[in-house]
Amino acid sequence: MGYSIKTIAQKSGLSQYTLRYYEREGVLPVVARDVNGNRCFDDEDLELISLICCLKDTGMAIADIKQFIALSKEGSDALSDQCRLLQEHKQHIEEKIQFFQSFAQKIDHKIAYFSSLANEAKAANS
Amino acid sequence: MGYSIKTIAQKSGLSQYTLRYYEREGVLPVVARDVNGNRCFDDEDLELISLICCLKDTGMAIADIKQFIALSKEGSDALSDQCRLLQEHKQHIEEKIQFFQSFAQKIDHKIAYFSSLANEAKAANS
DNA sequence: TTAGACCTTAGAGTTAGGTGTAAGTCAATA
DNA sequence: TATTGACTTACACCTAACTCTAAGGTCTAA
Repeated sequence: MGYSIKTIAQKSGLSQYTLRYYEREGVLPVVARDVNGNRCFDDEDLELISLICCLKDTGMAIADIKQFIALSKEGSDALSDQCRLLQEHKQHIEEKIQFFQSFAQKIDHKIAYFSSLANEAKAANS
Repeated sequence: MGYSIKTIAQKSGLSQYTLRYYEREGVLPVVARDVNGNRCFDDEDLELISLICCLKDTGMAIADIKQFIALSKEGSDALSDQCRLLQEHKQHIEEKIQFFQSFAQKIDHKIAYFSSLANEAKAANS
């Protein structure tokens, strides 16, 4: 009979607050309700939430995710737009990976430099 | 005779507001002043700012950068601590790279899936 | 039949990280 | 000498992304 918000919070790693906030903001499409008005998530929702987390954690702003999700409501006409957005975002991720790799190197150099200073200081003290 | 805040803003890509904010917050060590009380940056400052940007852009929080910078004031005793912090942060960066790579893949799968849906829709329309 | 666990909404509060404004100092220039 | 432009401080304001609170509804087990 679908998942409660508590279950989805556990499965997704998002808090219940965040899930409600996402629905309110249109980051999540409106979630189905049971007879008591309680949210009733299904596996498709869970899959979508996983994609949303993936986009968010790779640096996509909430507002942009919202736009992406809004396209889902327009059906198959919008599929190519959704593809384009994903492709653009993938480009960003790849740039970030490059960037992070070069920064990891830079930090490596710093570590080497700091180590040599630390060793000098040790030698001077002995 | 050193660089003005304007020059450093241009060279670093940070705004003057941000540079002042960083100094205020202790993210930057206190900057030297000229006879008029104006900030007077040198190449060492510029080098440090570049490291700070690198740490920030790879996801280190301002508060943690501040801690790292504070250790600089303790001289050579703190060098090994600074090394350790950098090493830990490099670890984080490498995890992030992994993470981003796996997410890029996931997004690739999504793109393939959305493309196939888009093609189906096109075929159905023709 | 009441206690406890779960859910709901509306709306306020928080945090990080800036960004902008106001009022003033100083030095060079028309 | 008056104005222009760059700088200063103190402090207020802003945005994104949550996070919490209050007040209440519903279900289940003792």
